[in-house]
Amino acid sequence: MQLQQLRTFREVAAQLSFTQAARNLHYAQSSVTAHIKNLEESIGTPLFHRAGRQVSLTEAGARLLPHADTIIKIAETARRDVAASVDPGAQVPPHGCLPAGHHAA
Amino acid sequence: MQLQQLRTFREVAAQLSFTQAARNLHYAQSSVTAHIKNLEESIGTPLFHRAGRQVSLTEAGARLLPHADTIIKIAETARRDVAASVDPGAQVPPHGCLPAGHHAA
DNA sequence: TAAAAATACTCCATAGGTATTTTAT
DNA sequence: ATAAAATACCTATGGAGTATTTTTA
Repeated sequence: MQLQQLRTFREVAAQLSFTQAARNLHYAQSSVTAHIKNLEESIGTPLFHRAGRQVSLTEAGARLLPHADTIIKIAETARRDVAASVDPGAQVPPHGCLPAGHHAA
Repeated sequence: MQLQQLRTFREVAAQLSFTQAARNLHYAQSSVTAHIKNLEESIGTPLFHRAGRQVSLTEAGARLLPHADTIIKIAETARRDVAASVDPGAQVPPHGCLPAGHHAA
């Protein structure tokens, strides 16, 4: 399970289309297929039903989706939060548990 | 930023030792160094102070740590949750499609 | 037939390892 | 001298792309 795979999974679930997800994420369609395939293998169960061109979430996929969404959002938050410790001009709520002024050069 | 890097980061932060983290995670020491290096590059700032053999978190590292922990825990939860939909003990038909609107986020 | 997913394949970036060097204790 | 992190180097894996095939609406 990788963050990138989860992002792709979320987009496919949102679009219910591998091709459209690929366009939105600026991937080749086959790369999206590979992401989902690898994610399914790592998790051990299919995440989408592919009935021809009809794509829908399996129950496993539906269960995964909110978790994927949360993980991705936290990762984004983490990035911003960490950036705030480097970016002097950032308006971040002081999590104030650290001695200031320890920027590594 | 990758889940595996976050797991390594969390272990190094817990041990304050690259070598011990490598042992615990069954990695080579150089792989742990690489994980942290790549994570630092992807995030854009150092996560540890390396004063000789003395390892300590930077402020950025300290900010990242709780997020990393949460992300890893959710990923584990996601795995279990999805597995429950495959497990015969789950109250769901193995072949069943998911009825629309069935899932609560 | 058109549109979309899967597959085959190629290329190359990188993850992980071993061995070595550097550095501070 | 020792212990630990960094670095150099090598290899194998797999990630991403293009092109093609399969499938079905």
